[in-house]
Amino acid sequence: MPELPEVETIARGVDARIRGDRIVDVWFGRHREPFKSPRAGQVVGLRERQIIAVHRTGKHVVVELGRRSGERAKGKGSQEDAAEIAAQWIVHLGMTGRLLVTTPEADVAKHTHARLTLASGRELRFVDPRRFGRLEFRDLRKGLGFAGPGVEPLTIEAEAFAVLFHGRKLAIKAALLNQTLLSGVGNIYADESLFHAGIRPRRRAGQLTHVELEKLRRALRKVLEHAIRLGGSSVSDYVDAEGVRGFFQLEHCVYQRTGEPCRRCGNAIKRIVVAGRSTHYCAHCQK
DNA sequence: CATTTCACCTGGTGGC
DNA sequence: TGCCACCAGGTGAAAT
Repeated sequence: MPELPEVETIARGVDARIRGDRIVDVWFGRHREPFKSPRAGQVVGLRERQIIAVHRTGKHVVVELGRRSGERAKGKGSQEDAAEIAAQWIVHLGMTGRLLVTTPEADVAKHTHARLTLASGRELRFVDPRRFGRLEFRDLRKGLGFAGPGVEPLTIEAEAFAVLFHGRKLAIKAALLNQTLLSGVGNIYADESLFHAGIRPRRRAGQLTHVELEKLRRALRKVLEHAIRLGGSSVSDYVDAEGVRGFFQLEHCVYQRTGEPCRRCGNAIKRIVVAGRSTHYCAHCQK
């Protein structure tokens, strides 16, 4: 169920553990759901590749992979470069996906869909009960690297942010959840950032003033950065690569606080449905 | 095209 | 304890 801060936490944790390791074997469960690119191509493509780095793009974990032994470097006469990225494994965690680095003896959790055996002897496992997650393999000799569907909310500038919402009639909350506009914002951080910006979730995106949009952009960035520092939120079963829970949920101002007093004014937090999602706000603090 | 709704899944919770 | 309705951090296809 992870959003940007949770995925960032997971990617950092996995990177710290498996960077420089090598994939020696690949196992996938029987479900067909998790494969965004063909399963057989993933099995073959992942094997015998070095893991150069693991990072986050939007809500996706991107595993950067090197050349396979025997594969030639791109371009004639290019120098031998062990860190050249030749392929990517892209993991979307959906609502309940987890990436775990374990020993091979560790109990295999129910709903484990992938197990990558590493040269160090450990395993990278993908576990996802609801099966909304997706796995994709990209060979960069055959196509482009993964860029994410929209713009990164942590780095977008004021003007570009305003342009995203210009002329749009849908609710600002719905616009924040649209991954082709901004990548990485989900239900928690949409609600939290709208609270900190003092904007009601049903306001039409295109009707917000430049001042309001700039407040929103800054609130969003601040909330995401703060959540990353705390290791993300863990409302129910989210656990990062280390098995440690995030602590940002303790600082939620509105998300899943229906009926509880607003931390700023004391009025009860309201719950409505916007874009088919539970939406929480303070009617006094948000206009 | 822009926007809305709903299906896709399993599991946890709370009411009766 | 069981049964049931409802809820959940996300998409992406179909309908409007």
